[in-house]
Amino acid sequence: MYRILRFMARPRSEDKRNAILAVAIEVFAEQGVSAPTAKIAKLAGVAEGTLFTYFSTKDELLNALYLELKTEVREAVIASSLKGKTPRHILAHTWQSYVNWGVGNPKKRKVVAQLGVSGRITEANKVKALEGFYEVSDLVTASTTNASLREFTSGFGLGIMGSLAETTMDFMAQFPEDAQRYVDAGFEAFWNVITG
Amino acid sequence: MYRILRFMARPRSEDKRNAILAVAIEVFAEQGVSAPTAKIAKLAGVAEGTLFTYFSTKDELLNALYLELKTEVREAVIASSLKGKTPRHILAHTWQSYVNWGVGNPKKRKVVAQLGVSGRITEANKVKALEGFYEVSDLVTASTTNASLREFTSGFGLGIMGSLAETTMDFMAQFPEDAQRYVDAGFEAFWNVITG
Amino acid sequence: MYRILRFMARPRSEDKRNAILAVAIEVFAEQGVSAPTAKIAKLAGVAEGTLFTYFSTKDELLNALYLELKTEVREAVIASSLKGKTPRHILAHTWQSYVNWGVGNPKKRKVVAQLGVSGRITEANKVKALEGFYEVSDLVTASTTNASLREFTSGFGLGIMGSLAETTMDFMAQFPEDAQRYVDAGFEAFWNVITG
Amino acid sequence: MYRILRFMARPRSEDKRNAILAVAIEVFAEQGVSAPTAKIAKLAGVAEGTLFTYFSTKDELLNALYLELKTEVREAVIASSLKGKTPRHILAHTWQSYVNWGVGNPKKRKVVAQLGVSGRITEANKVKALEGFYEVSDLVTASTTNASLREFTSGFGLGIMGSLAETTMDFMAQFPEDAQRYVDAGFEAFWNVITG
DNA sequence: AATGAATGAGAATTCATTCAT
DNA sequence: AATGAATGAATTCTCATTCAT
Repeated sequence: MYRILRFMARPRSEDKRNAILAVAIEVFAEQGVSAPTAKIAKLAGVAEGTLFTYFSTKDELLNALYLELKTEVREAVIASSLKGKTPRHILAHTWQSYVNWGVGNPKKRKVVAQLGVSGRITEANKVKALEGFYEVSDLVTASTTNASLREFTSGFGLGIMGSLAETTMDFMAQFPEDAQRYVDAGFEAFWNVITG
Repeated sequence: MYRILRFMARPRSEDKRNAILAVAIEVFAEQGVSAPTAKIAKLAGVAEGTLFTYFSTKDELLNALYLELKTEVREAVIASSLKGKTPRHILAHTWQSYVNWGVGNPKKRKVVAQLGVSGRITEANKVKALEGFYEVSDLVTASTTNASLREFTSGFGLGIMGSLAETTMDFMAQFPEDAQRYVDAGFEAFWNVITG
Repeated sequence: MYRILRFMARPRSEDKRNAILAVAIEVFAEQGVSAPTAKIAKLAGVAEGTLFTYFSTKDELLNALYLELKTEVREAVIASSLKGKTPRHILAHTWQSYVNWGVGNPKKRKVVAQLGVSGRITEANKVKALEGFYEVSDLVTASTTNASLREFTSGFGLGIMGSLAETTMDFMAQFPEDAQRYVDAGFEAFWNVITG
Repeated sequence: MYRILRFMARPRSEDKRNAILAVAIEVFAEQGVSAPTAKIAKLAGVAEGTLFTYFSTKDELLNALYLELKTEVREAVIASSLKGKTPRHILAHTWQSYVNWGVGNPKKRKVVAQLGVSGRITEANKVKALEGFYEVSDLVTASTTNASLREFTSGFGLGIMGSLAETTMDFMAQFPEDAQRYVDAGFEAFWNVITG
């Protein structure tokens, strides 16, 4: 093992990879995904070429960033164990976590949205990102008592939850003083949809 | 009048302007708003430079297209006079018109969405576009019986309507055989939100 | 017709195209075909982008240059009508013209050779270039009395002629004071090959 | 001797050097001499940087490869002792060996040719490479009975031999079924040149 | 000596916009 | 107004070479 280590060049730095991703969020939030890789590299403190040792193309960077952010959302949302609570309780908590993440990370939220419509995220990655939310989806399905909604594919309920949450966040950002009231009203709206 | 025309420079052709806008929709739908103006000009049958006599910059084209499309939506939605009908009836009709327009014009829908997040539409234009939907907004406000929702700015209800409609259209496009059922279920969901 | 001309932008300039090709010869002769297009554009007195309105890719420039030079050789070699002369006389004249062109245009000769082995000239263009020399090929075939050689594809004789001429030119360039003696000795050598 | 080894830095490995050269032939044959050193290193099983401990620059690798290949040709050609044979016999054998090597090692042949016109081989190395063929050159000179040719520098005969052999190999590669007939016809052509 | 990450000067395009015709 | 050639800054990616490990 000594011999193995002896000839190892410096390893790829997780720090640099993270710095690039972090800077990419800032830059894309400001300029859109068409922002130049050179700018990202520079602000991340690495050479232009170095960016490409971590992400071999710009599209790869975009896709990695997308997954990273979707994973972060997932973790923010799924994190806490709520065993024993009612479905409504759990969903309310999920909702709260989600919009909290969104209003607390406006740049990240903006960038995920931009990436999603950029046409540069692979279908495989979009599916992969969705997979992280199966638990939430199941919970929505289980909580849906509305007869009409129950007939549809389970994705519909999750889609509705997502779009209502986005709208909620838009208004929270616009009227920060009423943020918590929007959170609650938004969740009630969603709950009315699936149980009304 | 004859004299006036004689000494006027060749007037700009409304046809060319429209051709450019129409082609822009096709091209942006396929390649995103970063598609080159040269391609649009070519497919519209005008010279590269001519495009810039109708829209002095690309951003101006983008903004004009945004307004054009928002106006088209508005007209599709507001069009028919429904005097004497109940608010629910009118809103249901508005909903139906809106999603019909969306699934019937997928490219236009895609392009409006892209323009909306492109960061190249002026705030003024976004506001202007929203103004076209005051009537709908008022109707939503008037129909909102949900106590919690009534406390918020009227835009919230309209926003919820819009985002639910978008989600509905996404699923209609994905499962065309169930399209009408999604329309109805979507509207019920929305109605539940504002009245539930 | 007046109306047609009225709106024509400035036409592509044959001069610019030629300037680019002429400069390309200089630059490629000095630095090889890997020389940057930017350098060619600059020395040709046009913007970097302009080069690409005349040749849409570097490979297209390379191929156009190859054909241009092969055509020039062909014209130098075929030019004069020698009706009524003996085949040997005509071939001797062709030989003389060819090596004259080569030693008189060392850069062009160098560049054709580089292009030929660059791997960037299409097979179609190589064939096209060869077609210009059918007359010479026929003459070689007609003059070949050597029984063994007569059995082969006619291209062999032309190939031998070409390679002997190249060798001749190399030595002419190296020993300019003996140039004409090399020309004559080279042709005798070739004549011996096909008639010996 | 034990002590010597103990304090010597790890000696360069002849194996690695050879692996690099062998891979370089494959890669240059396929992609030209502009192929990246990184690719060569990878396929040779060494690190990118290691290549530069064996060849301090890419040009040095190119030059070393050129000499290596020229030496290999020389050995293929000079190898067998043919004491007591006639000059024609020996030259015929040399010719045969040369074209055999060429058609048997098409990639090496291609690479030598590319290196020769790359502009990256030093004049000194070109001369050095030629020196290996003095014996052949002398033999050609000795066999040249053609009065006109005898007046020239001895290199001319060797040059002619080389270029005729190249042309012969081109046609052998193109028409493999007639390979041996091309060999013989090619040699007769050459013999006619120097004795005709 | 061996490794491969890091570097940054290119390289070939691309494209919104200008301008001569 | 109409045309499309001309412009050149900007962009993504490459690669020989260096250097920390």
